[in-house]
Amino acid sequence: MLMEEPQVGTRERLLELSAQLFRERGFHATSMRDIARAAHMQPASIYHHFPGKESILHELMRGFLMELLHSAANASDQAADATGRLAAFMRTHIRLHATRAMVALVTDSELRALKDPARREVVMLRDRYEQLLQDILRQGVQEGLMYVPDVKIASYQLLALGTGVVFWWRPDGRLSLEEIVEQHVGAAFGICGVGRGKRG
Amino acid sequence: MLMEEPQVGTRERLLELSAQLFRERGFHATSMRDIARAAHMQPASIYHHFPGKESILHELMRGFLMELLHSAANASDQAADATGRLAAFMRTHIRLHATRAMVALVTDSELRALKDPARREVVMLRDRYEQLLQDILRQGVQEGLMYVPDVKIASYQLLALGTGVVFWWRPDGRLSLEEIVEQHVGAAFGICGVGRGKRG
DNA sequence: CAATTAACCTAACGAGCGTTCGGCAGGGGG
DNA sequence: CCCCCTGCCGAACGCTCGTTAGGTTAATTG
Repeated sequence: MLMEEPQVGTRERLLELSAQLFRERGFHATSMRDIARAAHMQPASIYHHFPGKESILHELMRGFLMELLHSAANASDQAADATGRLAAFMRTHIRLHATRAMVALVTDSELRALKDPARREVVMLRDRYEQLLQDILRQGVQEGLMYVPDVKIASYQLLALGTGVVFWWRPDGRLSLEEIVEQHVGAAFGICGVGRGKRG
Repeated sequence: MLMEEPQVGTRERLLELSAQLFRERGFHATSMRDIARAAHMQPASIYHHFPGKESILHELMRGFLMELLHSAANASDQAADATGRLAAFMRTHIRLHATRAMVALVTDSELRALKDPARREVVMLRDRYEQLLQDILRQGVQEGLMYVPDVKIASYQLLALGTGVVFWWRPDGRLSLEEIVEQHVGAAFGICGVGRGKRG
């Protein structure tokens, strides 16, 4: 026991490299040999850190969703009203989806590849996240600050909006991340009819 | 020559079944044997209709994108102003994405699986489609009917909004397709600031 | 009726897959 | 000093993959 921690754990490096490869080629098109080659080891060595290929995907998804849940809960707790909470939610959602684009895209697009004990857990986490957003919307409607025909559908629209960023955002793009974040907050307000009054 | 057409061509049936399987499991997780089993034939027989697995995906994507382009061009030509064209664009986009959900999801999520002669063609078709939407937005901004900070980003937002429908829509769901379509037209107007005046 | 062709079959190929087995280096603890 | 545990390795397992070769059938054509 009581070893000093390595600078960056092999396990974490494997997770990061896997996310990169899963994003580029997709889960099923990425082989353990691909991951091993990227990490400069033999395929067999990976099994010292993970019980199998699917568990790498599982870990990636669970980690990202927990991070999302944590950030969203924190951010929207500090806001005064529902529009502030919505803005905070969208801001952390998009920031995390942009800065951790590899894992984000994998989490959003490779659910199919997970089999049922792991899959169920990930779906549950995602549902909790959606619930968080729907609570904000319900509060906003009740307070008369937002106008949405249907809370569930509006939440899908907002998540699609924020998640879509991972497909095209590049750190060296034309606009800064914060500009994009604010444009998406604006779009989210537009969808929810913020500042429109009770009748559209 | 001059054979009577079969009721439904084997080729078309293969395309439809492949789309279904690609959607459920993903392209790389679907084998030729899976497709053959679904079509009640032997794997080798598929090669009488397609030169390979990838060409099935290519055909699916090209077909759907051409349908999308055709519908969008037709629909928005019949509208009077930019807001009408935007509404028409979103309506056909969402209707096609809902009624042809299998192919739509595959088209939107399996681009990675295509190699470069085919991939380039599909990307070109998709770019033409995006261009169509961006033209509408530019026109709307010029006419003072819409307010968007950035046309390109707004188009990404609108496409993410409309494409997201395939992930959750079910024909026997709580709301009818037309209700959902109209809620998305509303959301699109919200994003573009329709009916807001030049200053938000 | 002979020739051709479309549509499908059985069988198999080589390659690559996820995974497992047994072993080897090396450093800290008893 | 020896043991054991961690981290890694080389080699191989059984399996499935996309694809191909070659043959059979039934319908169409000249």
